[in-house]
Amino acid sequence: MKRSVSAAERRREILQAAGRVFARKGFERSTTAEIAREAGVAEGTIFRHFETKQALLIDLVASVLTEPLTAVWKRSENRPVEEILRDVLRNRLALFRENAPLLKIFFAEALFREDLRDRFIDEVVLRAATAAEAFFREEQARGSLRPVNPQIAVRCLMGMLGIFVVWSEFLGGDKYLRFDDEAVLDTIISIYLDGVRGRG
Amino acid sequence: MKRSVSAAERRREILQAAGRVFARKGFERSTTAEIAREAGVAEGTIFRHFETKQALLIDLVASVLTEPLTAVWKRSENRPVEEILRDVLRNRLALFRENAPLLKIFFAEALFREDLRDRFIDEVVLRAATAAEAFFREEQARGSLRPVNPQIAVRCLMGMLGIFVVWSEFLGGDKYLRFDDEAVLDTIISIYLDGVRGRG
Amino acid sequence: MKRSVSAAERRREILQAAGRVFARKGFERSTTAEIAREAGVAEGTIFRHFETKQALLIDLVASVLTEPLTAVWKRSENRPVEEILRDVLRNRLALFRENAPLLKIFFAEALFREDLRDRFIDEVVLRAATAAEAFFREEQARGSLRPVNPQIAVRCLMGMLGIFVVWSEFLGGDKYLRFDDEAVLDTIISIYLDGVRGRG
Amino acid sequence: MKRSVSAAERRREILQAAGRVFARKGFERSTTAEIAREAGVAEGTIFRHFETKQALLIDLVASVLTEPLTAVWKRSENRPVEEILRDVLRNRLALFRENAPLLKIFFAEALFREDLRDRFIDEVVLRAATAAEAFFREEQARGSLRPVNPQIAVRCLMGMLGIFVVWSEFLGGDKYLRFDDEAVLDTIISIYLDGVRGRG
DNA sequence: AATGAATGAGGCTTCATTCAT
DNA sequence: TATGAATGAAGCCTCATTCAT
Repeated sequence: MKRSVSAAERRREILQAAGRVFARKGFERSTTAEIAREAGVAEGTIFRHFETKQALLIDLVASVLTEPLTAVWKRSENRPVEEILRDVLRNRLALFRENAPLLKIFFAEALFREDLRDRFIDEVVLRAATAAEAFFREEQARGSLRPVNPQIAVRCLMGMLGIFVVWSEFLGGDKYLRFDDEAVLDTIISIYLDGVRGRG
Repeated sequence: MKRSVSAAERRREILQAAGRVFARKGFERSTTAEIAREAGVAEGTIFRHFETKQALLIDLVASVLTEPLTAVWKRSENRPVEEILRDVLRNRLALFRENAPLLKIFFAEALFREDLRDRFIDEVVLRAATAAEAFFREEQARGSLRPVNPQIAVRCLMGMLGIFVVWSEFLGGDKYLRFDDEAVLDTIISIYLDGVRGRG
Repeated sequence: MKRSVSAAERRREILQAAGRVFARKGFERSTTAEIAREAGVAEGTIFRHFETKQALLIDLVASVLTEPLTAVWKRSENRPVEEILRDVLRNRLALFRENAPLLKIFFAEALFREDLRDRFIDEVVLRAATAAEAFFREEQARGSLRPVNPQIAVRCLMGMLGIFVVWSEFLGGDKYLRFDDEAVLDTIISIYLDGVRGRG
Repeated sequence: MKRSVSAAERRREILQAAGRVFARKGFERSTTAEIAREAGVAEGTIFRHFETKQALLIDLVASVLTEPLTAVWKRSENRPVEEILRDVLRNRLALFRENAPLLKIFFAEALFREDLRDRFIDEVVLRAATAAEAFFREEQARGSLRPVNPQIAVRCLMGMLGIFVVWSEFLGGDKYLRFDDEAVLDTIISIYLDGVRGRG
């Protein structure tokens, strides 16, 4: 019998183990037996801390949502847009990478479950997009950004960053081609601000 | 008993039914009973046409791969880069939308299955990226595109387009916010070529 | 569609195919699909000629029973017991070998099915034993055989011969050790009549 | 829910139940549902103790093979061959009867499965025959047994004993004709050593 | 609170049999 | 009469959940 620790501690251990297993296999293919093994507890113990296997998923999803996914888009002290953008993107990228396993689980399940889909859109996508859009509009008013549709423009930026996260964190693409984060950030910012058009 | 049709016809019916169910529920949560119901055949009938439930998935994946996912990037008759880009993107977007249910299934399974992950990367991502990269390099040589890293730049463009497909086709985001395809294309092209920077 | 032949002919073909498959795999593990393939007909055709798969088994069993399993034990013209025995055994051995596949099926199923067990005992074992016992008693009366229990003595002889049939025909033992029929017959007769005791 | 006992205990219960069902119906016709019923456990419980239904069979077969099927053929203190033979046969007969249900299962499956056939021949037939042959040769050298082919002679003896085991244990023949074991042994020994030939 | 054996509903798959062609 | 696609009952096995210890 495993050494008694606080219930909250044990709960956290199980939840993290579930997260690791779900991230490896997906929710349906993960068995409570494997989660128990990964957590180093008996199968029954899981159910002392969580009502159902579903509850593990929901709790994991909730733990993504405690993260400050809303970036701090603010123009402090008249810094150039480029610097602000770089700070935010670097920060977002780090945050995504840290939470990649959980985000992957959330995203993967959101593809097929209405309830999670709604939460994902509301609490991940829209939350992040709305703050960015507000910033974008302000900057447009100020003339530092062109008057393109802010909702679309913000999503374009999210897509540019997102694809690299999906590639390396969700699809394990590093095995094929590994990108350097700083180079990626530089390029994204450069393209996003100035485009790829040459003088040709 | 359902009227006998050609084996190929029945096979196609079952495969399409499976595609619909998988797209709705994901592979694991779909039962062969439901696929049979959707196809209007007895459960056993599925197995006269497909060895296993897995085989349905693999066949569906294969049917994605018969699509010409590699875009035709070519500079015919000195058309401006903007027009070429618009043609390709419009064409890609249409293709993705048509094949969205299958792509979603493929992508969702690729998140957790090594074999499908490899195929997805090889046969969807890299196939599409490689052609675009070649075009990008040529245009750079010609001076019509700036000398940014082509692999990153191409992925940025894929991310910009991809996020809208994921939003509307994978996550059902239209319910929340519907984007007009042409507006999206215009904005993407405008940003990608010239950036969002104003004169502020 | 297979060339039309007489129904009786087609029936015979199917029955023989079933016999071959049953002998290879046993009744339960044989599928009507494989029998059809072996017979070169469509699966449905089997059921035009036989009500059920069981009927194939029953018919095969019946075909064993049309064989003259009862040996002709008769003392013609005062031939020595040794010669009679040799004739009968050689004849039995040949008969068993010819009908080995069917006997194997019959025997194997008799191990687990009451109905076939009864028929096997009645129509194979007892039929063969009874004739032999009668002969044995006659010879005992005549003094050419010792007064041992005829039922047991006859079964001893059956066991001696039977074990070699089981070895080579039922268990494929020839792969390990192949016995020459005439040597076996010589030895059986020699032992059965005179025993193995030396003068040591 | 059935009271929890040690895993080994429950395993044994299930294995024995499986043995009873297999002996009654044969392997293929036995269902895991019936085995569970016979063992008084839920069907799923079987699979906590055995990987597959096949594993039950293999384990049962293995349990036959732990038995000392090789008889101890030894000439202790110049006892007459007759006594040695009687000891061995009586002992073998008892052993076969005790293990008859398992032997029947093993034998029945060996008729149709190459893997079991090989094990049956190697580990039951040859193991028993080889020891007997060695003894036979020694006695021949000593002059107490005649110079007949020992491999054939030993199988003759096995057949004589075997047919009575098959009759009563495999085919339920006692219902028709019941033999007294001692009478059978006496007769077998008498015939095997001295033959049935009278002075007629 | 922890354990892990037991449960049984439900999934995938097989295959004898039916029946429209 | 022959075909072979379709059927669906039934079998094996999985696994989330329960509960006696």
